[in-house]
Amino acid sequence: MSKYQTEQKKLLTAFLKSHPEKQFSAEQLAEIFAVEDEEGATLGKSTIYRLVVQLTEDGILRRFPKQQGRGWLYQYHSESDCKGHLHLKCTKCGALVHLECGLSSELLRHIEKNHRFAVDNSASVLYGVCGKCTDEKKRENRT
Amino acid sequence: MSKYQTEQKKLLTAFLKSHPEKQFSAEQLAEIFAVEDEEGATLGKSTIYRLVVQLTEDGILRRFPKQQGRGWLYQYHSESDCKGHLHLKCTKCGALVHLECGLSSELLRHIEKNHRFAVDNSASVLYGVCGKCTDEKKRENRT
DNA sequence: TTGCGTGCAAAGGTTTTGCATGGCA
DNA sequence: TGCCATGCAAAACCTTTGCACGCAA
Repeated sequence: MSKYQTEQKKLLTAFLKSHPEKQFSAEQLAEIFAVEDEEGATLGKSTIYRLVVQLTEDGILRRFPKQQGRGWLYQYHSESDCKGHLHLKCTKCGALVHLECGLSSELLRHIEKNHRFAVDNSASVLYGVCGKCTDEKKRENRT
Repeated sequence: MSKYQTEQKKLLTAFLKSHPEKQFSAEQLAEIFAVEDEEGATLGKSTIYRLVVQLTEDGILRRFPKQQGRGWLYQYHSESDCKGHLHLKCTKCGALVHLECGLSSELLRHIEKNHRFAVDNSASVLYGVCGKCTDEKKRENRT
């Protein structure tokens, strides 16, 4: 759990917050922060690794297993706004869709009551392909 | 893709098939098969690593990211019977629940049509705690 | 008979850790 | 001022790979 609000944590959080639609591996982040920013600041590799874990625990980041290969991808995603609905993640472009929809909440309640299973929706994602990527695929096929 | 049906593949598949409710890391499997079975057979570590990938691609195993730490857990799970429904996985005991239920299929169709998102249910799992484990938790608290 | 599969050992790359230093509260 | 956090380098860890041999088809 985080106790101090350090400059490094602010930098990393700000960066991820400014790319809410993108996901990064710890390695990628380490590369990005290995080079100086405008203020000449860098972040050490081990700091990155320690921060992503901490920020995930704090509910500021969300991590997804890489579809192939080892390790995780991290994405900015404030936990607080996401109670009670499911998420869809596009495996093509990484977009995260908040499924705020009556049927989705209804299903969660139904599963809880009728199937006696308490879904943890902060740990659950439905993977698939979003409409935009499907359209692009179709367009490609046409050429 | 698999071409030959080797003795090693049969052994590993049979083992996992006989424990359909359990999940194993490649490392655990390597340990298990490092010691001789009744017939005196063992499996090499690299063979295990190669086989779990192959069997997953063949739809015989399903892999889940470890909730903590690196790597994957593998579980026997024939893909063919699981079209059209979602799965629930208990993070306590590892049980995999097939959600064969009208509401679940309805939601999948609804997401496809109204949210323009094609869910790949062979890649998607809802995590949570099953009724059995919830009961056990309650029982523990009582003591 | 052909060439894929296996097993060993070694390499590989990512993530973690120890420790001294620096910085937040 | 007292801890916690950082950063470097080294260690640890798990997984992959090269290569020679064995085996399925």
